[in-house]
Amino acid sequence: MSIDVDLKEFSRGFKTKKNILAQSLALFSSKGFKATTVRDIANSVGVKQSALYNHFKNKDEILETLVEELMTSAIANIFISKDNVSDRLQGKSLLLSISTTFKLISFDIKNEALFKLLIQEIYNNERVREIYSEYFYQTNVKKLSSLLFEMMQNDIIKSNDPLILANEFFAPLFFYQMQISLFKQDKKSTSAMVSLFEKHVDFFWDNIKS
Amino acid sequence: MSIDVDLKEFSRGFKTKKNILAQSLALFSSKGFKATTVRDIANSVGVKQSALYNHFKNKDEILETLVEELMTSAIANIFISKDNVSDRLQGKSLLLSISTTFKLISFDIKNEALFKLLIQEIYNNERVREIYSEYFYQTNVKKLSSLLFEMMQNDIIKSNDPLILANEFFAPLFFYQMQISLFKQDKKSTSAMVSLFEKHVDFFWDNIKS
DNA sequence: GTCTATAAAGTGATAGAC
DNA sequence: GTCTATCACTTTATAGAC
Repeated sequence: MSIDVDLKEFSRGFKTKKNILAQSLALFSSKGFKATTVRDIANSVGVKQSALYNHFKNKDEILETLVEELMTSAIANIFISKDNVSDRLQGKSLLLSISTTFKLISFDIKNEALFKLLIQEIYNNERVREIYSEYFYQTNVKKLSSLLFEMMQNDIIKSNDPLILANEFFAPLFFYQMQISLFKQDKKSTSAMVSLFEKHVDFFWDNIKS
Repeated sequence: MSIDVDLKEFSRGFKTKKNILAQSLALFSSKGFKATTVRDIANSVGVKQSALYNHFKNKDEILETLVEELMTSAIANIFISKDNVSDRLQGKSLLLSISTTFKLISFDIKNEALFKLLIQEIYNNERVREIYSEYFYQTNVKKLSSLLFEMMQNDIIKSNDPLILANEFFAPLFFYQMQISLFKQDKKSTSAMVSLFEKHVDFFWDNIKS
């Protein structure tokens, strides 16, 4: 009997912690971290603000926890598709698969919120900048340039500086994703913007193919 | 005599107002609007916080004034070069001139601060989003696509959807500019990033030229 | 226009009962 | 773990003397 109650309490507490993180992410990504009060979070969760301090040391620790999630989110893992199909893809198909993974980020609520949090806090929060730079920009550009280099070796694409090509492929994907999140915020149609993901691959591929 | 004093007072007051805007921009762009207190601003200006209220109704009005400056800044006017040389430029030279204007934004302190303010407030401030969307993104992409369309008519470049080309030209410029501002923040070398502005034009031109 | 003083509200965080 | 109550501090903004 007492075990049963303990499990219930444990389960409830666990749920609250997860809920705090979910509501905080929603609030931070739409209002910004500084503009969100611990009372805002508590109200969204449905508890009193003091209850938050049973799960996190302070407001900053909530942000820190969310920021670390950036690393494991789709934003930082555009090369890891669910079924690892991309390993077998070649040339243009591979680029298209990357572009699509990127595009889908905007249509997953959590990933989109993490992206908006990233943009809003990138100038204020050193850790956000670190994760963006290391795990998002550099890792992906390096991975991309080695893939492009391979394609050059196999004469699939023309010889060129792979790092420049990687940047040229990456930059529009990032920009279009930001555009989509902005369009969504103002409830504008995103279809034209979404189609640019595929058109970018077409345009890019035409320029690099042998 | 009394006129002399009045002019002095007027001049001093005018300088204070300009100074408030300058210091606010510096603080907002580095700490964010919400994280900057009116005391922070007053301390930077060298007056007491209550003095600010002789020049602006409240803290929001300071931000609003700065936000309106976005419209007249280089960020929203990349097609208007000082000597209007760009009107006479054709083809690749024209694109290179736009790319260079873009690049120079990052190296002007005020324009860079306005750019950082834009990024940080774009999700929170509707007016910022409006100015970005209308005066920065749309205006420039439309202008670009009509220039590209002209080049197609004159058989300087291959036939293609000019709006897609405009987006493909614009997106990396924006992304590289953001990268440079981030690199600068962490005092990293920006030379590799800066060179991408020219390399982008090369890569882009190779893909569209007849 | 700037200053000192102060009001009025908001904010993060803690103590202790249940 | 959550609640009520409360503290200590910060923040925006105003009033009135100079």
